[in-house]
Amino acid sequence: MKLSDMQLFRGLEEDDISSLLSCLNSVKRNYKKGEVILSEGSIIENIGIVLSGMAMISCNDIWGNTSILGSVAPGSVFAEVYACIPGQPMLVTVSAVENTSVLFMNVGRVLTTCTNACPFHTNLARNLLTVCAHKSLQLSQRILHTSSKSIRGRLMSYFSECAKHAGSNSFLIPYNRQQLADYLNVDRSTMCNELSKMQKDGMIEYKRNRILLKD
Amino acid sequence: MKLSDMQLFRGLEEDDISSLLSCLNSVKRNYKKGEVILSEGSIIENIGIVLSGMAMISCNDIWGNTSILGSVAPGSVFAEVYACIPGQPMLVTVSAVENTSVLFMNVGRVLTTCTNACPFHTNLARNLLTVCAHKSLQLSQRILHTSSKSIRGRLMSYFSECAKHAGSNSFLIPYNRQQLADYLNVDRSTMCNELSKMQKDGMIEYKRNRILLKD
DNA sequence: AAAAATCTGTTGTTATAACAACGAAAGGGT
DNA sequence: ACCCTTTCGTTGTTATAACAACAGATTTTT
Repeated sequence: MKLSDMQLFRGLEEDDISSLLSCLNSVKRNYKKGEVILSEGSIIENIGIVLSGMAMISCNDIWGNTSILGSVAPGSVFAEVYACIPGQPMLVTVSAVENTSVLFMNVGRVLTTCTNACPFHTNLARNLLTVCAHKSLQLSQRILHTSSKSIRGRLMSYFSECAKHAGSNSFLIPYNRQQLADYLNVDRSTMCNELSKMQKDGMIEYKRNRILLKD
Repeated sequence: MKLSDMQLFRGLEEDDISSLLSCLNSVKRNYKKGEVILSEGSIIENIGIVLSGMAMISCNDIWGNTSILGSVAPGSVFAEVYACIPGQPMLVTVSAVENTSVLFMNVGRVLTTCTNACPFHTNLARNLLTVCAHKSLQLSQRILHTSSKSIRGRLMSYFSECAKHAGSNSFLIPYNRQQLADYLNVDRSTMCNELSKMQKDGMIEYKRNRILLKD
């Protein structure tokens, strides 16, 4: 994926981006499937950009239950909230769900009064705001999807969103069953059970990650 | 509350703020207790700032169940996410929980390339980013508080956060019972019941909105 | 291709949250 | 002080989600 296609770098030329990257001490790192990228409690200064692979944002309670807040696809940013609030320990853990490469960059000097070493800071700050707003929207959505008291309601809320996003009643979901359950905050086996009931009731059809929403 | 004390206007003098307000077509409006300020589905361009009173961000599902995402105290901002993503319909409703006065301002020109009519735009954009990051953090927190499967777990997660914030084991919560239940996504009566069990078990003591967390 | 590991769907049991209904307490207005 | 409204706590019943355990399917490894 080209950097200039990413939301964070919108309006910037490849050359501009290069100078930005060196200006913001960017470094690239690779993570194996399952590896932790940033862990809960740590204090960070860099934002992360997924270049390839897939990352997941989650948290664990004291009983070992996992909740997934969302996933980070290539081109998307994570940890921007913590990078924008210096000293705030992370509430969540970011980990690689498959082999993933990440670009880190220190956006600190974009936040404080700009000594304008680099003329693209303003542009980047504006993009960062957009990115942050989108992330907020995603969190709101995840809250909406878990606001129903029933598993069926949560699934339908999530699937409706997926269908809308895909522009079709048939779509692929980015989660396996356990992850979907952790995203919707329900028990996996109970959710599987509910899925098959919904199929019996003619609401949906599914096979693995492909879902068809019937009306 | 003075405008210059608000996070959004950090680093700006009263005079600067005045010129900003007129530059961004700000208007003040008053709302009675219970009145809707912004409703789900609407497309907006202005951010709102609560000057006095209290607002609440919530959503309703098709069965009439209410979920509360958070509250907005004086000096805090709302709808900034939607103002930053032009055309995005609101997923939530903002309403006044008591008589509330609100300042609206159009931050649109802060987002697009600045024709720099006003030199404080850059500063405002930076503050808006901080505000947006804090809002994101609040949403994450609300997700953490509802990640436990049990009501007791959710209450303890929320109360721990309150105690930490207050710097004391004794604190006031900004919600009544129904609102707290809607924030934690549980049934009110069941939650009341759980509260009294927790008191019996010696975990907490409470009277109305004052909670004492025992260890 | 076989073996191992992971993921998925199913069942039955148990725990617990939702729901409905009501009386008591607190707050607001006249 | 009184009434009226809202909020709060309690109880009992019912619905449903969690949990545990396992077999079949799928993918990965060797």
